[in-house]
Amino acid sequence: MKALVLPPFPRPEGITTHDYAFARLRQAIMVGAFRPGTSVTIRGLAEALESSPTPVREALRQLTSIGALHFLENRRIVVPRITPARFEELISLRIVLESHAARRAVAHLSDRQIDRIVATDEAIEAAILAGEKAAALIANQEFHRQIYTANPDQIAMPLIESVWLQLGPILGIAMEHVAELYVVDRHREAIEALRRRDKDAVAEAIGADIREGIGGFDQQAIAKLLSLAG
Amino acid sequence: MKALVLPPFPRPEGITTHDYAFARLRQAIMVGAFRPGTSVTIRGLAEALESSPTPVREALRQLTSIGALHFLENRRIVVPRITPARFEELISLRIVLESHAARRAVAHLSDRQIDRIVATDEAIEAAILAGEKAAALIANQEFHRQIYTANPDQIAMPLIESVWLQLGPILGIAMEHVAELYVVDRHREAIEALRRRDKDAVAEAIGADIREGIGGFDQQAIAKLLSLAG
DNA sequence: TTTCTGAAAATGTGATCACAAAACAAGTAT
DNA sequence: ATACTTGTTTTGTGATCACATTTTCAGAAA
Repeated sequence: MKALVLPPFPRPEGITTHDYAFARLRQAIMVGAFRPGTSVTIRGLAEALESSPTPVREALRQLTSIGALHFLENRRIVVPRITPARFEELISLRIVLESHAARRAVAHLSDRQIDRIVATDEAIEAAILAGEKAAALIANQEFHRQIYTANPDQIAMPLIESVWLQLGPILGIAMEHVAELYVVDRHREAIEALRRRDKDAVAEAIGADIREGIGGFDQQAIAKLLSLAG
Repeated sequence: MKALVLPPFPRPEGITTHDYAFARLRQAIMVGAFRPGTSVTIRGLAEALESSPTPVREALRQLTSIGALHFLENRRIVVPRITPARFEELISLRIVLESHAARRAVAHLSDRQIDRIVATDEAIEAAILAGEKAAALIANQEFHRQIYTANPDQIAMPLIESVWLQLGPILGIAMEHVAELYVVDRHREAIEALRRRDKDAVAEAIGADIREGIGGFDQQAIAKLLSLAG
């Protein structure tokens, strides 16, 4: 049995073992550290996280209920495989959910918050130019999150993150096989629409950003990526 | 400590204790058996379900990750309270998600499946006329589920059910304080649109159904219901 | 009556263990 | 070579227990 390698993740104090395991596994899946079809074991992860089966099993159960993992009938735990149809379904869900969340966040965004969003966008471009794909990916998620969570009563964020998690494994493959990331400048468009407090334009820009970003992979490209993943 | 009463739920054979606990608690929350603000304990539920803390805790963790329960900082487990703003947010999410899911299901529905959906709609009306509110509620959920899950690659259903779960507690209150349910006949409209395979009309009918059904409660009505809930 | 204090009870957490089912490996038969 | 069988190992499951934190509540003090 090969030793499991997880992306590092500092453990905050006062956090329970379960919460730590959940956060770390979730982060790993979100940035594509696991390949589709990979199977994980409770004891294996418990060892990798230097804890025991109980809290790990709880974390895995939570991850399955948000679609990040699948419990098979055999009781095996696997990273879900992605078909081209499922991929298209996930992208269309992202567009619908995130356009909606963005539209409803506009009225709550202060100028100061928009400044912070601009800073995050600059961090994305810096990471891309530096070739740091994982960092760019995380910063990009942060860009979207900052917009949507401006709405204090917002409910959609956990659902959106569920979709992100389900796209995570294919993201990992894409990152390995794409020579370099390119800047999709719909972010600038979204930011300007935010400054104008133009809800429709914000929603449209976010939708286009998704469509032209990860959503821009066509069926062929996805099929190719998936075949590479075995 | 008062004994916990859960709606009955036959236990299928071969199911794990954890799965049974999860399904039963989820069902209870979905049909409004728990009031907002109610707190539950692991040991209490374990006793009610005649099992031990381990599988119950796993079930509770899963329910929290789909928004059906909240782990407070005190580590107390409670049924989330609902504010009018949160309620409105949930309804708008239902509309967006379910219109989308319905639209994308249309192309996959066979005439036979539509017949079954019609039968479910008739069961709803029968339950309403018989005054069986809980049964009407479950049949109504089944009506929606049958439509959305016709799409074999569909991803949205778990997200939609998460929203349903978050609306569950207020549903329970509403059911107690509403003299009788009335038939919102957008279902007929939806069914006819399904027969015509008219995607836009289906999406519109589903959206209107939600808006005029539970979504029809205005802020005042919600505030009143919530005040009744303490 | 109200507020404070401290002991007792309740509760979440996580490690451990026994058990059953599944997966695996190796050897045998066809 | 392939298919089958059997014994071993791995793995998920769930009950139990010890521990730390929180809650509860009775009794004392103001």
